[in-house]
Formats: sequence, C-alpha cells, structure tokens
Amino acid sequence: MVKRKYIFDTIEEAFCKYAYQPLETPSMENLSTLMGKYGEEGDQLLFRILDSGDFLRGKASEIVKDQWNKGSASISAALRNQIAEKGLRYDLTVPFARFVVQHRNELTFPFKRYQIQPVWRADKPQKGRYREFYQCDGDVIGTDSLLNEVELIQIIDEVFTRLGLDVTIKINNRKILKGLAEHIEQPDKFMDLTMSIDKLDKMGHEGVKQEMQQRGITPEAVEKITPFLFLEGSNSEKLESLRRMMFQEEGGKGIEESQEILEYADVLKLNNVLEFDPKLARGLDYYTGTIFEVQTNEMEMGSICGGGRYDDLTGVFGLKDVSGVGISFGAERIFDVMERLARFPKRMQPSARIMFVNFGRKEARKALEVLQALRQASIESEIYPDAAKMKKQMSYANNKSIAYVGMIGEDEIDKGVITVKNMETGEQKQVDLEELKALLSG
RNA sequence: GUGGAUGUAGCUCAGUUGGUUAGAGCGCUGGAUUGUGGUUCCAGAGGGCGUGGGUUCAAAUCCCAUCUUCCACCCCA
Repeated sequence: MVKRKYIFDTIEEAFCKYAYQPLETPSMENLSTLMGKYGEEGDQLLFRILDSGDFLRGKASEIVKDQWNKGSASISAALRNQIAEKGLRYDLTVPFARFVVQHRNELTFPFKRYQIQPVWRADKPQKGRYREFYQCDGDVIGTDSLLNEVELIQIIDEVFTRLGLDVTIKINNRKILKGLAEHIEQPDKFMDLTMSIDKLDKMGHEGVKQEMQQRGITPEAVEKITPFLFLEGSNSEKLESLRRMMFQEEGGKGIEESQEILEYADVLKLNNVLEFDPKLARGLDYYTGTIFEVQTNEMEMGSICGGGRYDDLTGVFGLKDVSGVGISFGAERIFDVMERLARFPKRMQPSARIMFVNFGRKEARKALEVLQALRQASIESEIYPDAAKMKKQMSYANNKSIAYVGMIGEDEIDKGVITVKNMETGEQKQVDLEELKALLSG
C-alpha cells in the first residue's frame, strides 16, 4: 500500500504541476455507454452487473426459445444482454467523455483533468494483467493543439524520471497508419493492418506477413508495406523517408503532426528517449491522431503507459467536434516493474525516530508529555501501546528500524530524566528533554 | 474464449511406486537474560493436506467434478 501510494503521489503531483483538475467518476456505467468503444474484443471484456429484481420473470424462456429457434451461436450472450444494463468501467477515458458531455455547460474548455481510479476487465489474469487495476489518466479535451501532446510527453518524462525508471516514449500517428492502408489501396483493412503491424516485435517479419495475408491483405500489398516496417535512423530521418514514400493527404497530415510534436519536444530537455515509431499501433478504436506508448528499457513488460488523441469520442454521446488527447499510466504494471527492479526508496514506511517503552500507566503518562513536546518539534515519535515485555517492545523497535528507544520508568521519573538508547550502537545515556530534542533532530 | 500448471503450518516449500504419529527453513511463543533489541543456544505451539464426490483394507498421493492462484495464446495498462 505504501509503495502503491508512492506511485500515485508521484503521478498526482506531476499532473497538479501542469494544472490538471482532479476528477472521479462512478465505478458503474450504463452498458450502452461502454459498449462498442473498445473494439469487438473490448465488449467481451466488460464486467456486467446483473439487474436487480426478478428480471427473469416471463422473459427467460422466451429469449431462450427465440435464440434456440434462430440457431444462435450463444444463447447465454443473448440472455446476458437482456438481464444486465449496467457494467463496471473498462477504462477511465470513456466515462470521462460521458462526463464531459453531461457537464458541458459547467466546464471551461479546454478542460484538463486527471483521474486515478480502478478499472475492471473480464479477462484471464496473468503476468502484468489483472481483472482489477488502477489507471492514472490525464486528458485534455476541447483543443486540438499539439502542444497538449507535448505537455503529456513532459508529464510522462517527469513521472518516470522521478520514479527512477528508464523508459522509451514511443509516438506515432493513426493518420499515418490510415494513409498506409490507403497507400496499399485497402482502406477497409485499416484495423487488420494496424493489428498485424503491432505484432512485429513478437512474431518477426515473416509472422507478420502471414498474419496480414490471413487477415485478407493481398500479397502485393504486403510487399508494398515491407519498407515501412524497416525505417531506420533518427526520428527526423524516419519522417523524411516516410514523406518520400507516402503521398496521401491523410498520411501526410500524420507526418506533419508528428514532426511538429518532435520539434516542440526538441526544446525540452527530456530525460528519456522519445522515439517516433511508425510501427506503433494500439488496439483501442477511438484513437484518431497521435498515439503514445511507454516501455521500460530495463525488463520485459507490456506497455506501462499509453494514450492518444481521439477526435470524436464525445460525438457518440451527442457532442460533436470536440477533440481530446490523453494518457494513462498503468499503476499495477509500474508497481511490478519497480518491485522487480527494487526501485522503491528504502525509507518509505513512515517510521518513528524514537519509540518510548511502555512501562505501565503512570510511566506512560510521563512519556506522553515528552511525546507531545517532540511532536510539536516535528520529531516523528511513538509509544508502544501495551505494557508488554521489554523484549517484545525492543524487538518491535528493532524490526521497524527505529533509531532510538526512550525509557521513562520509575527511576527516570524520580530523577527527572529520560534514558535514551541508540539502537545501532547500543549506547545508552540519560538526558533531559532539551538534550533529547537536540539529539533527535541532529 | 483455447491450452498448461498450481493449491500441504502465518510465509516459502519438501513429501518416494498409495502404507503407521505429514516434515524443513523462516516467522511466532517461552527460557538462558524478571528494565534492554539486532548475534548465539535450548524448548514449545501451530496442519480438517483448496472444496465435494469416487476407487481401495488403506488416499496429501490414484480418478471425476468444482473453485483459487499462476503461465502461454488472443488482446491490453
């Protein structure tokens, strides 16, 4: 928990610094607002919430019979759609879009918000994938300026720098991929194309070629794509080669946008590598412009942060022509990476500088007085809650690596002193309150 | 959704081709040290072997079902 909070705090501080507003939305949404936003796979991965009440009465047998007669592939699926109208959110972006539309009259645009909340996906959990996980989203909505993309890159860079992780920030533009689909004269294969390209790292060139053909892309087209997959050189060199290969209006626009972002980013001194990668795809349907993905350079792990621009996410909720761009940090994955690489700072647990041994009621009263004074001087301190055996109290202090142990027993009360023991050296001496304060703040 | 593993003490795991009283390390408790931890030594507590069936004279062990967690594919943070 402490570690998780550390990640959240780091992200939150970064967003605050760039003037993003905090926002939370309910865990549940109407299924109608969730469905159809995440591609066909996405709908399958939604957790549905069963309606309340006796929802099967008079309905179940008819639905089942109806589907049976139709020879439906999945009767359960049909039934499912009739008995659940709410679902758990799948990400934070779509509920955010819904929120923006609903409150459009109260918000000042461009609207920037960050949101740190759990999301749920009904797939099989495994390494780096959970049924429930936290996302930390930041979005800017109501502006199509590419400065926002740049700002998000800065935030990503800042967060990972502060967490002490070495990452690569990859960017691409959906318009380039779209241009590519037009370039091979199969614009309808846009989604198939991007999904295949995305697998290059995993399956290799041959695998991707096969994948593309399986998805109905003609062999000539596959050959035509090959040079795009092996662009070399610096970001600007890659952009230059792309420009020479592609003439479509749409693709050209994507190239221009990427170029503009990279030019802006040049002014910034980023700590991490910003790489333009025309192979970057991303499965979410709603992205239309720039897309981001962040990967650690230090171990094998899926992306730990991703995002992109969506030109018309609010359109489906009845608010047209509002462009937004956002990113999402995958807290759980970042946690896993930090844990594996042991990157969490050592002293994160709030731990006292001094612990007082509890000798009983009378002695504890005296200790409380001292504690009060220490705390007023901002010295983190505590008293063991029970008058347990000394040995137990000492090992508690030891296990929590508390630097000093203070003892106020009968003798000390009589003499008006405090016995303080240095837990590292084992040294022990008697001091008064002022000396104790000096010792502990030094 | 497809395929493969896993489940034994608080934790990490042993447990042979079914065979008496199910083990270890760490942790915990007590003692050596009644107001002194971290080191050492001694002793002790703690287990319906995931759940429900079945086979057998006998099941942690074999069979079936179910749940959990994990891994690969798909996809994703």
